Amino acid sequence: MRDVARDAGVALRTVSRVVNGESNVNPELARRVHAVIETLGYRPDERARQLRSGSSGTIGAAVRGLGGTWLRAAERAAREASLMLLSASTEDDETLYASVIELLCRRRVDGLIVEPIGADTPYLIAEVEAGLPVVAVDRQLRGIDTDSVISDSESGIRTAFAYLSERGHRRIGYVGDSERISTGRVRAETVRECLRQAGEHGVGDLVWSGEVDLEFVGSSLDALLSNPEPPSALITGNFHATRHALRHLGPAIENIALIGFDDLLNADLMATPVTVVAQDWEGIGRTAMELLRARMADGDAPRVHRVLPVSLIVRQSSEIPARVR
Amino acid sequence: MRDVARDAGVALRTVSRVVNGESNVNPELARRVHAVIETLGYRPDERARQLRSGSSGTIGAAVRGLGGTWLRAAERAAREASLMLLSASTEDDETLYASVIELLCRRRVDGLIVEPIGADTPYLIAEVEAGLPVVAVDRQLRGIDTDSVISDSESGIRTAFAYLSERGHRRIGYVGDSERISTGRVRAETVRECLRQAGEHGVGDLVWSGEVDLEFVGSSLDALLSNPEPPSALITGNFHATRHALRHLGPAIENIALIGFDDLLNADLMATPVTVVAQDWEGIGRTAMELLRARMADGDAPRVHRVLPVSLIVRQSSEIPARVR
DNA sequence: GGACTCCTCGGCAACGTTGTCAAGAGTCCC
DNA sequence: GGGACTCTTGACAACGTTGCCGAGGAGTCC
Repeated sequence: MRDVARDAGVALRTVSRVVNGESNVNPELARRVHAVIETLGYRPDERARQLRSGSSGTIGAAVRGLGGTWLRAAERAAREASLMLLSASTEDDETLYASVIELLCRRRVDGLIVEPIGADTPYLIAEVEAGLPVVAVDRQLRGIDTDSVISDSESGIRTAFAYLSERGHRRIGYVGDSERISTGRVRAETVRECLRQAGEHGVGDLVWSGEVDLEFVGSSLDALLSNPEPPSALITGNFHATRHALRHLGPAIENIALIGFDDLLNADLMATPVTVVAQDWEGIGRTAMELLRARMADGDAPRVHRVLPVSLIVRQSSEIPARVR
Repeated sequence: MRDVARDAGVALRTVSRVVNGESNVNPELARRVHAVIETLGYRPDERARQLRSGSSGTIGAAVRGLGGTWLRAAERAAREASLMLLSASTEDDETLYASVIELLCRRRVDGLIVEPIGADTPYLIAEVEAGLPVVAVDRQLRGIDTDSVISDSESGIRTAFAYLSERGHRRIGYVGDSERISTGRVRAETVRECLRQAGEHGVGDLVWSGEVDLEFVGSSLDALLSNPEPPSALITGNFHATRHALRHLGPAIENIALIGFDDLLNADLMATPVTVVAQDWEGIGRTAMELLRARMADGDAPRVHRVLPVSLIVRQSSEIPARVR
């Protein structure tokens, strides 16, 4: 910048003005400065600019895994607001989660979108209380009330349950996320409630929640199927559970109706196309940015908890009839 | 920081030393400073630190779409090297591509991983010549020779072709990416070469390359199948082409052997599990970071072009026998 | 012609750090 | 006892920008 100023025969401050396209600059001068910039290949240093002017024009995203479905939409929304999205993945690891958040704060992001994992985060809570705009996505943040965007798990589960009930299924099993996590809790609890409302007995034996991996899903399914009154239908609480269930069941999938929570990639091309409760990931990402910008604009506005509708995509796996016993 | 220094009764420089864990500080003093930091909730400003000390500890990634498969591995590798990965998606849009790269440069990333789209990028070329470490991923950068990591398209295609040939297929069709793109060019060209080597005629009618969307793939397939001597086997040049082919063919997939380039998510659960040439995305991401770090360490080292092996994952779609005509 | 306003431009300081250097205290050895 | 060395600490400047203010010139109005 100094070189540009020297070569163009103007003051630093003028170069700054030209670079930022401020209006009150002699066009002739501006032209000259631009020419020198071109020649010298000068590029403004974003860090210095931020340091001086206060805001960073960056928002941070602590996501569970890069390549998350809503991240793309959030990035697009950020771009439209001339913000840059700095994303870092927490890989569902508590230590990493904490360090990622601290790193983002050190970069003085103007706001944070967090996809919480189970852990408590005293540090983040302190930042929120100090005024950092934060939006939680997909799950609630533990220990503090922040703006949030989540899918309507309860109505999703109810819809799936009703769909199966209407087709004669009474014993409906569930395998899903640990109830340590807010969405896992809601989904499992809703299934229990539906079962109880339907007057079903042995509810505890039908609902399995825990760390969703192949082993857990497998053993849960085995337990379900060896039940004296085994379920004729199954709801899986997230897409991992759906995948694992499909894998574990194999051809036996023909004997049980299945509805998965969250859509699967290429679900339509599958051997048994899976009926799912689809979440509006695009909307979630967009809404997250929207809430964040609102919070950035007004830190004292009342907290907003946005619950986005989900939709049932009927394919084939839900069409297995209830066995008459 | 000033407040911390005041409250702890030390100089700014000492706070800095404590924060950075420099060794030659009186432990008693350090303890005091840490206590004040805790109380005041002080967090160092990364931007100022970078500004002062020169390097940014950040590497930029211009990816075609966020959620890319190699990005995760690259991020992990970056983290292990105490670097932060700042990724921005170009959405395959030339304007966006240019602006993303400029934005990353303005943030003074220490290096750049680029997943090139077709466009020329004079600006990026200038940066590279000025010494910015850059690694191209998945495709070569046009107009300049940079380090790169790509899959071994040629051997992947040859393997697929040989696999089909051995099973009696002679007329083998191909649908894939535009030959404007380096990988698209190599894949299409290799198929042509294989066909010619096999003494096949009408090669031009068997190989279709262009902008891969449902329409292009559909019309290419229609053309292939209405050929007087239609192919009994098909190779698709990327995963979009595979998806679209599956969708377009529907049940007709039973009449043609298929091998796709690049694996599909949930491919194993599909109606006709697809045989694919799988790319080592994890390795690509890791290697990209590795090359970048090497380049960052020594800007004058000779250019490295890493070609990673691919592997054939045989599932079912390739097992359709050649029709005897 | 003087007072006023408007516009353009430049100088200076500051953003929050760390590199550099030097001062002072303590230690060791001759 | 004194010189040389080490160790800890602090003062100052600098990184590359922009906010703020003021100087100077041109234009306008009475």
